[in-house]
Amino acid sequence: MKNAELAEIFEKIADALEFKGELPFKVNAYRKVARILRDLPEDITDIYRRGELRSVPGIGEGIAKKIAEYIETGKMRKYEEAMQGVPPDLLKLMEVPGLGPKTLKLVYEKLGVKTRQDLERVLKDGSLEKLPGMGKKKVDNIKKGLEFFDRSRGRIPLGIALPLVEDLIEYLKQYPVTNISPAGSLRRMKETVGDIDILVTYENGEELIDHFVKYPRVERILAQGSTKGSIIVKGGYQVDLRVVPKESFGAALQYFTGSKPHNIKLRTIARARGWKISEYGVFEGDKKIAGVTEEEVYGALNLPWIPPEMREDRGEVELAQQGKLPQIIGYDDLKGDTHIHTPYSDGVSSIAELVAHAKQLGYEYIVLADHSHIPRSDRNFTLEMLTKRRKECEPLESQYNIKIFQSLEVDINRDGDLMVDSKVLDALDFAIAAVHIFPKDFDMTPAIIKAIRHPKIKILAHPRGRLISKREGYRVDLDHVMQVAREEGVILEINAYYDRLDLTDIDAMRAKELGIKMVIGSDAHNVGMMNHIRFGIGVARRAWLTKADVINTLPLKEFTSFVMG
DNA sequence: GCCGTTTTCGGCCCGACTGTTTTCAGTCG
Repeated sequence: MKNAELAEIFEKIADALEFKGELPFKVNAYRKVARILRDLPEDITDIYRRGELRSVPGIGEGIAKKIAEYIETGKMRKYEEAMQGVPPDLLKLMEVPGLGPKTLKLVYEKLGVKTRQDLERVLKDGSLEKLPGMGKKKVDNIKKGLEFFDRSRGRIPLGIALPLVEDLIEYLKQYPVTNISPAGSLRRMKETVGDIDILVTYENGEELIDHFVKYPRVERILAQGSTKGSIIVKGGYQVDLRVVPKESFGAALQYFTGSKPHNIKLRTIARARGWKISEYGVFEGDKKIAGVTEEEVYGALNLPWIPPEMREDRGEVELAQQGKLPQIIGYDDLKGDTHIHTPYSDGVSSIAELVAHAKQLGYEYIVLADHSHIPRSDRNFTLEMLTKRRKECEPLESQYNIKIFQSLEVDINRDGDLMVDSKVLDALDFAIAAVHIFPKDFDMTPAIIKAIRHPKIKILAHPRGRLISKREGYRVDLDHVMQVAREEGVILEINAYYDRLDLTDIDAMRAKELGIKMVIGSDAHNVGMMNHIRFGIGVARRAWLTKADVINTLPLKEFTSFVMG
């Protein structure tokens, strides 16, 4: 899979060309193709072999040739050419807020700045300030940008950002606000978000923003006006509140939700009709023709409302134009949770608590998926434990009228062996396989394939093994795994724990394309974590999955025959 | 470099803010 590799190369070409002052439209074309490659669910090499590169929108004659060259030779002349005369360390500095390509070029040409250290020197000794077009404030701004760049490189995990926003919205609702909603990548349920945007309508903006900056978890106030407030809350996360008029709330919400490429696509459509879209509305000349609601904005372009999770310009606008937008899975569509830990391994909530909460969530069934080897111990899950766990479940099943499946999350070792006693395995309703321990730089593909060929394995949990904040996954050829999963009828999990979210949205899109079924499991280790399931549903919605793609939307009877049939 | 109810050339998303300017460039979201 060369998609990410190629995306990286085109991104760097774009940076280098921008630095050199190449035509912005050309730079943009490279950036666009980089994004398209990152989002592409199919292996670009396969598309190339079929001779269909040109059918991918955004790939034209020139870029198709460059991709072909890279696939065939492992090199790209254009890349090497673009990087000529560009100090590589300098390109990294393009991410510093306040420092763009023009300024970088200026300091490079006039002051010979090639590295971060050089930059700090010219900021300090006043030589940058003396250049034409520069001044004290600009220099200060870049200094601050550099600090920010060092300090907060990290993005906020969705699982932190969403509860924070919900708490803030509750807090703001102490005033009689209307139309309050999160926006930005948070509303699109991206796995991490940069900063947090909230939009609201309220007649007295000043009053509400004054209340906003007094939020108990505020660490620092960045800005406080009558239409916008900006705070840093504990943990270092930035939250912006925008007070927008009722008559343009829809346009503002659409605008601030993005994504940027999605919005550009909409504006291009509007432009073709001689109209214009901004955060204030859809305009025909000076006449506003839409803006109160998002439905109105999309409707003005003859489009149905598009769910925020789909707004990434991955073809959703075109589908909407054809009236073929899929009916994606909803947040209330799951009938059960397929991945729950109990005190029999490393869970902390009792089975009774878990079941009671499952019932509250409206589930018809849950799957107990304790570890086959109890983490941080030398104990294995034994037949006696399984018998005891099952006995504990029986009265709860009838009391709550819920089915509890007896399963385990069985470890796959590096040789592809299932790390569980075969008598235990035989006694399970069905088994879930997963990798938890893996040697560094070791290709786990053969091991995983061997494991999922075992007839008792119905689900492969968190197939990449990544932890968003801590580590990359193990080395694996997921495409190969997916082919075998399809052959064997093995279900792939979308693990909803916010530091995993594994499969990713792109992976899930790919799996769907191959006709592979998926489940969404919370991986809960306590009752509260069962609510993480919505992050997994967010991934599924970003992957355009429908109920038919996700097995635990099925009622108990159909689910049972799927996993035990 | 891409692309076409502006179709093979001539366009390419929009508005705000900031700081440096004397009419605007650079950066950001």
